Amino acid sequence: MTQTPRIPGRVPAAPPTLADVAERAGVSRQTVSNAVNNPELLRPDTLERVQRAISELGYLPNRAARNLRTRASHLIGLRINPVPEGTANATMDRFVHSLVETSSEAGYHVLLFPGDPLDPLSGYDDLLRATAVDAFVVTDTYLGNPQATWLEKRRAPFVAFGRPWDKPDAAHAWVDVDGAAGCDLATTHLLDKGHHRIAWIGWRKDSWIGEDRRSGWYRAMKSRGLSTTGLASRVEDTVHSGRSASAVLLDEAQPSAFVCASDTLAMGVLQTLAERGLAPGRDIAVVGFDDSQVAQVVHPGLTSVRQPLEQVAVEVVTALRGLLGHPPSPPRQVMLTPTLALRGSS
Amino acid sequence: MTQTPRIPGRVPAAPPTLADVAERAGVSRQTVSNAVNNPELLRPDTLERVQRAISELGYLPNRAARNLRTRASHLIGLRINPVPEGTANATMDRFVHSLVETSSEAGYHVLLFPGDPLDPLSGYDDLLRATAVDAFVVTDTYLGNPQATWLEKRRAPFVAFGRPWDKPDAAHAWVDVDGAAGCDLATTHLLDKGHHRIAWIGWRKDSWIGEDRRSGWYRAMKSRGLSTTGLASRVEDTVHSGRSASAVLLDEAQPSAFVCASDTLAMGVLQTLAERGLAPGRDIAVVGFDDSQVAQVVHPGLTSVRQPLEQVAVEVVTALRGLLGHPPSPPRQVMLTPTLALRGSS
DNA sequence: ATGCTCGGATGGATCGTTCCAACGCGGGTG
DNA sequence: CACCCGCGTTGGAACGATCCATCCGAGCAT
Repeated sequence: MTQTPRIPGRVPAAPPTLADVAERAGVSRQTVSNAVNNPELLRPDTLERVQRAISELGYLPNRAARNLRTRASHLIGLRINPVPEGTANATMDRFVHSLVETSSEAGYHVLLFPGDPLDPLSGYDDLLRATAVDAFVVTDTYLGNPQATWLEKRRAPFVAFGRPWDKPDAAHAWVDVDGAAGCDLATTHLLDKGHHRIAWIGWRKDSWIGEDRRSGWYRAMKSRGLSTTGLASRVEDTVHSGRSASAVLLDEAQPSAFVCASDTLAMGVLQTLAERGLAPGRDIAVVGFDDSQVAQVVHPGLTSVRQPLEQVAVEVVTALRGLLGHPPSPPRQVMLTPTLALRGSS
Repeated sequence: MTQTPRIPGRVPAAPPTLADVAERAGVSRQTVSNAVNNPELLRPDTLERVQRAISELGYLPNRAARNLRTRASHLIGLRINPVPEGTANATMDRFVHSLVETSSEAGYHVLLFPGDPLDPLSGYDDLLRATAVDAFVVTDTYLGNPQATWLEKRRAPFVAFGRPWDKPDAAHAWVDVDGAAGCDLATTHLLDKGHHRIAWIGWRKDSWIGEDRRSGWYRAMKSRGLSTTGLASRVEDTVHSGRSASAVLLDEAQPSAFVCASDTLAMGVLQTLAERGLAPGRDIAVVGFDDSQVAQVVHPGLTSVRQPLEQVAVEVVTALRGLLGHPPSPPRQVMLTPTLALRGSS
């Protein structure tokens, strides 16, 4: 009498349960469960019989029941924040794609939830208390990250994409891309092309990421013994800012190349060049950051530092598996190096 | 003895259950459940007592248990497909943001799963059989949609973003944006600006969406009694195609404006103009489609047809609530009208 | 023949919630 | 006064899976 009577033609047809499979295979429920989760415990002939019943019925374990019993949802929570209009950056969207792909290979699905931009913690708490997700991937660590501290205190498993800028020795798991190395790479590329006066256009000083990227430009210049005086500018991340900053720099410092903290700023530089009849790549070289779609389609192509987001996703998922494993492994901290997507602008 | 002994200091702390709340409030479990789901059934004083206990303990119903009992997950499955590099389109990513936002207001979360581009059905079946999601949002209907037919046969609730091109009278729920109206809008805008020879660059004839958008351009031209002969071109959706198509059209048909089926193609047009020293907006007008980030940051700004994705998300969620309601309401079919984001190129 | 071991299979309990039938109780009716 | 009604509340069962202790039987040593 474990089998509920099914009204014929009931819609949608209720999926088969463990008990259905067990009855068909002539074994107990537990044996079916073992066939699914610990096949090595069964005798080969029993296993085969059960597996045939499973595939004949098209059985798949009910997620809710399994989640309830095992206290795991196999879901990873990811908070997505509104994208500002007018910037070129779609890093997060690209990352989401990679993360979905990678985590699905590890048996996890990605659950998206919206966040109130004013409250960095909103959303996390509810999902945690409802045990709706096993872990989080935290992405917005650029302004300090109360989330990380808070999640650590709640002992909730999470991996951050982005290092803990405000406390570099924090013990939680994180994966990040070395922005300084990226800008070093970009600058060195330009130096190798024969440029000596390479300008920097970056973000305001209170941006950790911005300062990190800037340091890469700085150290590449210094490693060749070149002066950086008057060659740097720090502005808002808008096309307009990039445009006016580059105009000023061209007038006052005569650079032959620009390295920018973002493709958005680089687009501003391209506008200034167009205005002055200068050809990007031939007269003046420009390098952006993030390898956005804009960099790919603009003429003549914008050379740009590309974050290895597929790798980031892989590392994030590896870290998650570690945290959720039995026993959990210690938090991993991984730093990846970006590459340079070469195009016509350099 | 319903209360499991909790090892003190156990990590992470197990969240409180219904039974915990019931004990604290001095009522039965069912009463707490009612307080959460049907507050109107309780006497006001009981309700208040229970609610206080709930907030003191920070109780939230366990998702897995609730899902198991109610046979609903409050999750919406969305399959995401790989984005081709080198195109400007991020419509889907923008839509995902809106969908997450809107569905969360309706009490739903979005579950992302990857799809094998070669198999339009992969992924759906597993989630369905595991009762992991309540419904799907299907987005890739541009090449016919076996998913829709298949899901209908499985009697799985779903809403399509994109009309059923291959069978226009299909009965399932869908929401779409009127691409023809968008291109009509764009073309009429150019006509009102005094243009008479307006060229079309679109996709190959086997794209339903492409033909739909083209028809908008065509009907706007015809409504003013203008000839379209020699003014249309159908190519691949790449910058390069847009560039060469526009070059040919300029040489052979002398248009004063271009309407394109995508921002990617429009970028190609802008390249041709730049090559020939023609100023977009002043010498030749260009309009794209999708209001991508590229349109927003390129100089001097690309006028583009903008899909009301926030509205699409709202309609999709409304349709879903209808399908999942008790009793379910009939499938809604909604057509929305895009707007025109005016910028310097026109 | 008896006892012991051990791989393989089993039934019952359990996770935390909601559905269901029933129950106590105060008030109105015959 | 017995009866019934309906509101508010209750305990037990159920959802479908996994964990746990137990059991059965074949193989081997005593």
